[in-house]
Amino acid sequence: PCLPSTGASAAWCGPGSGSALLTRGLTDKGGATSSRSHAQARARVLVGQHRTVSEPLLPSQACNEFTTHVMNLLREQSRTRPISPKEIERMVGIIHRKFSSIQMQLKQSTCEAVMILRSRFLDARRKRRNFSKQATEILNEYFYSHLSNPYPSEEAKEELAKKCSITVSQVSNWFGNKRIRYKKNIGKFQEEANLYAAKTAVTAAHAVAAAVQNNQTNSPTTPNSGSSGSFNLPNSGDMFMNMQSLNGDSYQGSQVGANVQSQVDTLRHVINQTGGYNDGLGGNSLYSPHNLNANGGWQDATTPSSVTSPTEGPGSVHSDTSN
DNA sequence: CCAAATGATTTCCG
DNA sequence: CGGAAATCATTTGG
Repeated sequence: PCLPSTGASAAWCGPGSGSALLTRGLTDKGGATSSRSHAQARARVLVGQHRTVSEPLLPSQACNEFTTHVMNLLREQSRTRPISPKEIERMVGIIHRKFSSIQMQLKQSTCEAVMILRSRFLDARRKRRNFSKQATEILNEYFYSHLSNPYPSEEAKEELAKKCSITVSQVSNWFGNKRIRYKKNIGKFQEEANLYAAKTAVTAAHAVAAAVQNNQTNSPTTPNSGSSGSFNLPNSGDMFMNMQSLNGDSYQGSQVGANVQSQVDTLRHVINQTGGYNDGLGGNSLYSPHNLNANGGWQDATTPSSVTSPTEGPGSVHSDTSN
C-alpha cells in the first residue's frame, strides 16, 4: 500500500494504492523474455520498502497516543481550574482533524514525489532521447581521433560526459555501440571517419597556425567520395538543456525508513536537483590528434574479407593528417 | 508507414 | 567489473 493505510480514504492513491500506479509500465509488453529485471528490481526497491523494517507506529496510533496525552494534561489541569466536558470534546476534535490533515498532506506529497521519481527513472530509462548534435560531434571526434584504441579511460569518459552533458554510463554506452557498429561495417563509416579525421586536422591546424587564414586544408590526399572540401562548422545544435540529473549512481534513496517526513524530504531533495548541469561546451581540449593509420588496431579487426571497398577505392584509409 | 539510426539493456566471457 | 555481441525500444528520415 501507499502508506500504512489509516483506513481513511486515500483518494489520490487510486483504488488500490500507489503501487499499482508505480509498477505500471514496468511489465514488458512482449512478455516472452524476462528481461527488464534490473529495472523492475530497482523499481521494487523504490516502491516496496515502505517501513517493513521498523514499523514505527501507525498514524492512527500516534493520534490516539497524543489524544490520551492531552487528556492527561487536561485532567491534571482540572484540579486547578474547571474544565467542561465540552472543552475536552472540542480539543479531541481539533486533534483528530489536525492529525488527519497532516496525514493527508504527507500522503499526498509522498505519492507525488514517488510518482515524479518513477517517471524520472522509468520514463527516462525507456524513453530514449537522441543526444544533441554537439554531443555526437564531440564523441565522434574523440572516437575517430583515437581510432586505434577507442577506449577512453575513466577520466576521459568523465570529461566527455561533462562536455556532452550526458552521464558517464551514457558515454560508455555510446563507445560500446560505436565500436561494435564501426567494426561491423567499417565501410559504412568511412565517410564519417574521413570527415572527422579532417576535422581534427583542421582544428589542429587552427591551433597551430591560428593566424593564417587558409581555408585550404593541407592536401587531404583522400579520394574523397563526393563531399566537397569545405567543412562547415555545425552550429545549429538545438541543445535544449536536457535535465540529465539523476545519473545512475545517485540512487541514494535506498535507505529510507526514518519517518515519512524524512522520506518526503529525501525525495524532494532528489527531485529538486533536476536543474541539469551547465556544461562547458565550447572550450575543447585538443585530444592529441594522433593519426594512426593502422586500420582496426583494437581487437583483431582483421577484416576477414568483406570489408574490401564497399563504396569507393580503399586506397588510403586514413588521410595523413597534419604534416 | 517503413526502414535505418541510435541509445539502452541484457547476456556472456575473461 | 569492463567489454563484445545480440537485442530491444524509440526516434528520425524518406
